[in-house]
Amino acid sequence: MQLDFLGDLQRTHRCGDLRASDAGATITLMGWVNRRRDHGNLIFIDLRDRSGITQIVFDMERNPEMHARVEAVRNEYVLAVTGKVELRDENTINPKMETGEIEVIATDLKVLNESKVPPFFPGDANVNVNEEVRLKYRYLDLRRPEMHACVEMRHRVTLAIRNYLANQGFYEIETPMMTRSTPEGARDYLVPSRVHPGEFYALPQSPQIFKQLLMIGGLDRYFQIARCFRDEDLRADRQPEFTQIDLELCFPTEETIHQVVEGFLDAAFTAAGYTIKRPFPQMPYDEAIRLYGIDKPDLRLPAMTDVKPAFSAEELDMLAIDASLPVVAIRIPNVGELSRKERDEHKALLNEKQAKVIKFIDDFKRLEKGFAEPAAKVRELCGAEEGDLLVLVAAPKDGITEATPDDAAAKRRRQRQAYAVYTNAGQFRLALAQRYANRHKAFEGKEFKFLWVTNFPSFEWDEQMRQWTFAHHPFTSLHEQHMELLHDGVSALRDPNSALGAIRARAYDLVLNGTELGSGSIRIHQQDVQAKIFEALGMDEAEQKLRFGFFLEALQYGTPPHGGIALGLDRIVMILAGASSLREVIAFPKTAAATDLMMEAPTPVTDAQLKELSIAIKR
RNA sequence: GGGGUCGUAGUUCAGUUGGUUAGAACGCCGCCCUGUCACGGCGGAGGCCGCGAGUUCGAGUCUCGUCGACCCCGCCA
Repeated sequence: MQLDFLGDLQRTHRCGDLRASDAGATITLMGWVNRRRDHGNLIFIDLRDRSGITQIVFDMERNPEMHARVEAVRNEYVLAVTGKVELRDENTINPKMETGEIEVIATDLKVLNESKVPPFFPGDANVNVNEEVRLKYRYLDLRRPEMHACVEMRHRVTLAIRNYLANQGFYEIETPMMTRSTPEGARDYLVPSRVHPGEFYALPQSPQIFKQLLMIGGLDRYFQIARCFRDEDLRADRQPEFTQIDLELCFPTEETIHQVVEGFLDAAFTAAGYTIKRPFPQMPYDEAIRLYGIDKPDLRLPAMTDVKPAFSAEELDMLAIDASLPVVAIRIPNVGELSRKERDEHKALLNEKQAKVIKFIDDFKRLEKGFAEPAAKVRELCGAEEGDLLVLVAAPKDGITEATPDDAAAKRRRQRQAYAVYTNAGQFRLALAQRYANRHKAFEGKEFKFLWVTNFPSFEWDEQMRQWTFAHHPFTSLHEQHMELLHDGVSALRDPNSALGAIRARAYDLVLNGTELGSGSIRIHQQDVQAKIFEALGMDEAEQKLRFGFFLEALQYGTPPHGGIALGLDRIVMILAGASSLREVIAFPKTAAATDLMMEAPTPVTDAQLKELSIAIKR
């Protein structure tokens, strides 16, 4: 169709602006045709922009020329409409629309652009379209008010954080996107260098080393809304590129950093329309494992309880439970009676590995028949109420766990076994919680349970490598009283029961409703300590120099004590939006296979490009 | 790397133990309609059943492979 030019025409209002008080005004709106209702000589157009929708009336009697022009207009055409705001008749007021008390009688119409019939209509109240289609036509998906709301909230949250941190004396500083691999442990995205054939930059997994260097540079307080890249397999809450609120400061204690984070989260949640309680509770890692079987406890449901004291040794023997390991009770409120069939399906919630490590008792009624007294004690210990689901989890007695010498190594081995019981029980707890979510309803609504998890282990056992590795990046401080364990432990790098497992770091995670929002630490600022850590990881001097020489050198020029944290912005916004996937809060997200369905990235490149980069593809 | 769910009209889905010409709703196109706002009425067009093999007289349906989307495990401090 013949299109009109915009010319000098300016809009006077947005489509969601007009109210009864504007009646009589002559206004100009611009936007998309959300929906068209053609009654023959009377045509209604709902015009939509970011702010909302206004009904435009084209009346054959009042303005035949306009009416004729609008007949060819279809959904998603782009219009500029000038007209008069009129109060609607009482019986035509639409209480469902913000602008439902008025309508605009068109006096001039410019068709600024037409539209192909889209694969789905952004104006449909419930767009129930396959995500594949939404991602391919992301620009149409983005026209939906729900998407606008997510994008807007993300903007407001980011802005609030920027303002808060700026007011706290933080500088926003950019760090390079093309850098060298930093030791986060994930796979790097690499960028080939044309001028250095065979060499590659890495995209940052985080700005970790740069922000520490900024502290050495005396910038005192740094933050960045930083894009990070990790080439690992994805999940609903993991994208290959994601955004962190990254910050670092000089001379902090853990408390300083917690306060800054709680402060900007308060600002962010307020900007999104929610209030949160401060200060956030704290829990040492070991306690989190014991009570929740996981390092990111979801506090919306009760903790687990160690109920071994409820049983005598004979009773545990009769139940075929290993008495040397914990017996934990999972309690999920308001689940009510379960059928035999429902209980039978609980087994399927465990994978093969878990089924080997733990056994569970989910028929509490039956337990009460055979073991009335202990069962009553269990109820008491858990604080269980009527209708609560109680499931006991323990290690099966396998006959192998006979009396072992009571030395330190044996003790640590038992600790490792207990850890396995706790963590598998914790996973079972989450699986049950998910399964009965519609009964306990604890996951509905906007309840925000924050938690600082502190004192993380410094080292973790790598089953594949059969040795201890650093649990965080290797710049994390240990607690000073654990430095000696480090000396002892280094010699036992390949012993799963080594003292290294007892060392705790000055590291903390922030958890919200069972989701890890981010983690940080007090860093090592002494060169000799840093070198010792590298050594503990099996790096000799030559390798240290090769990988971190520049950093070890920097540490020798008056490095201040410093520390920081990084929080996942996408995850924060996802939780605020009540979304179940990061893709909902990222304008142009990637699929689970790390592709962009709209841009169709990644793609092969031409042989000429490859040649220039000195790269040959193996086919 | 492994496991699961899914793939049929533009969209969302149905499609019986394998059996004639693959259906519905919404959308689209045409005609009619002056108070709709999920407008309404009448009529119409629209299909490589993801792709490729195989079994069979016959495959949307069964088998194998492959591609893609999503979820989970591993992985991601």
